[in-house]
Amino acid sequence: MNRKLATIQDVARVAGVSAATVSRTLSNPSVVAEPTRQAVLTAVEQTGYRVNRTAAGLRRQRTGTVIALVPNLANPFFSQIFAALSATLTEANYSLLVADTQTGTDPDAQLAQHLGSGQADGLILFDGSLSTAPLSIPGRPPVIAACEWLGADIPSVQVENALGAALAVRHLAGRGHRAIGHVTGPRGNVLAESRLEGFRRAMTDLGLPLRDDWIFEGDYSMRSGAAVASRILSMRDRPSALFFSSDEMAIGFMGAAQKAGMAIPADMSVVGFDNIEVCEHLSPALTTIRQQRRLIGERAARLLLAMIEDRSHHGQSERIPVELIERSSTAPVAL
Amino acid sequence: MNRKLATIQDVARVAGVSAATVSRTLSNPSVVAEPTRQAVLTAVEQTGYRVNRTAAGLRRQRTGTVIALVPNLANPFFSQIFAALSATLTEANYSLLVADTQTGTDPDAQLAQHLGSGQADGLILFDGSLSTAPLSIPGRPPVIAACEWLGADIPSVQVENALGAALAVRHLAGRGHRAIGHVTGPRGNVLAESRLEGFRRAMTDLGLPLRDDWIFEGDYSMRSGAAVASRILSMRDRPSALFFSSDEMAIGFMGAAQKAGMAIPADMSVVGFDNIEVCEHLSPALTTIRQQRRLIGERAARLLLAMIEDRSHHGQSERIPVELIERSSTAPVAL
DNA sequence: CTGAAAGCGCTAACAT
DNA sequence: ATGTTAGCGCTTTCAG
Repeated sequence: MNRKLATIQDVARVAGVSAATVSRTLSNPSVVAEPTRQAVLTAVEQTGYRVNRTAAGLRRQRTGTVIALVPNLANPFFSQIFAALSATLTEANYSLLVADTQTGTDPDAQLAQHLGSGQADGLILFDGSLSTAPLSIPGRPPVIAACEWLGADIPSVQVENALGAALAVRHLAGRGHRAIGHVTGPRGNVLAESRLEGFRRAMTDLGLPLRDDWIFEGDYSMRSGAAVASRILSMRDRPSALFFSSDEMAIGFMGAAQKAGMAIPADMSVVGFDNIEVCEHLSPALTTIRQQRRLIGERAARLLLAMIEDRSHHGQSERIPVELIERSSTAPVAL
Repeated sequence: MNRKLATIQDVARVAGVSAATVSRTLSNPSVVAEPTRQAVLTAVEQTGYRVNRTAAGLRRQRTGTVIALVPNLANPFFSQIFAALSATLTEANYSLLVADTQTGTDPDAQLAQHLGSGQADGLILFDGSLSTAPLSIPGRPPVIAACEWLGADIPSVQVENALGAALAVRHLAGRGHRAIGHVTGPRGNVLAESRLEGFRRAMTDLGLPLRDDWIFEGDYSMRSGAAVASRILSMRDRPSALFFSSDEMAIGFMGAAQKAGMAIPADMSVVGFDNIEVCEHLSPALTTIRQQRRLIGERAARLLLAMIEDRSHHGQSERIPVELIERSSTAPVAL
């Protein structure tokens, strides 16, 4: 094995052509004569040459890399999204760089850093709480949001969160529930706000009572769902059904509630949000709102790639549909 | 906002110094005079300049990037690992590129591509099934394994899988179980083999019967765990406890078994492996072997960074300890 | 169809 | 302490 990586010059020497011809053979084969092409390909094989992406990137002023900026890499919610992103990007010969806004210093500074360092050809933001500072800057890589986003100023791929909440409410109402509570995500989180808003609106539209003491704040974690269980258990006047802004919270609630002797769905109907894999394997299996995470990843990748291709900061925003998956954690209201 | 990204030349012009001085101010401030330093910093501020990593990388012959190559990005198992990797790498000013060996063409070709394209300063392999082709090539970036690895030829961070299996067996044996079954991961998977081997050895050491018909093959998924449930339910002569090679399979099993009327742990004690977050929120909460995924990520990052720093292909391999977390899915054997 | 030459933006010798 | 210079490896005009 060679000590050093072969350069395009090495290949050129071996093939008896110029570096330019090697480059052309590799990136635009149709313009080189067949015999030359063969000679080059042989030389490439022989030297084990691979294009140095850094050098090519510098010259071309593009990196072949896309950054996904998420609020918390440890959140398994992103696994499937990454898988779809990676698959779609790889297809187009792009690489996926991941970064966590919680890591390091100021999230906004980090964003600026990524935007300005020429490290990527485009950015996908999964963190709705990032600055509203100008993201669409001429000469900088294009940015899209793959989450609820306050300003409608950048292209985005968004899930129908409010609709999902409405589906949950209608499902419960359809089974006779009128006393429906809601467990939100962290205050200020755009996702949480959308779902809460959807919940409120659906309740109002159906003429159901909207009680503030039946709206609990969580933080999407299982632990916070479990915490809601103890609060609920200590209430005299409880709702007969709960809609959670995430499956994790619903799971935490069910675990704690069952441990305390509450029967689900007999004593309490429960609906989650996301349809994470474990939902269908729980006892009882969790009724939830499915959002297609793979689709989010794929669409986000395609949208961004199109923008990169067009050297544009504008693109066609999309909405990802949701649907209710009925399982055994919801039942008709007991009378 | 500027149309173009400011270059080091722009900053130099504004500050009235040379590009070299700007570079020094940013990477080695101690060698520039205070007034100059201030002038440069002001100019940087004013122009919004950020070092172009591609150009710097080309010159320095390092990219400031590390690749994590995993068998399946969609597997949430990697979430926490990525989080720890990212945190540790960010601290050292490195970025994390993720790639999926299942994506695209031949996994081995992909590996070769990443090794040869100068795209990263180092690689972390999470896929034990990759080629045994030479990975340690002078002049190429260093590679480490963060999984069970057949050849002992590259540095690695490995979990004490066999020991974990032994802990599970001893826990069950300690509660009187003699009829203990095991559900493996996919055949050929090094992780699965290690745990199976650990299980076998522990059973033998304790003088417990090792029955082939009590060893089931799964694929780590919840679904495959559920499939084992139906097989078990149809058996006349069942084990009284099952050790699963992953929490997912244990969860799938419990869901399906409970649905079919089997009581856990009364009719069957269950032990998983991993300690994924949901374990503690299940009904019953799952006894499992904890492996510290954050630690895997952190150690792997540190090991690789040290090797990059030293320009070495050798490093101190490490083993990540495991421990048993006792919850409610295991009980003394019924007589 | 192919080669020569310029230069992407930066850093690190080498001078001064 | 600072400036000058020479590339890192590649792609892409521009000539021929």
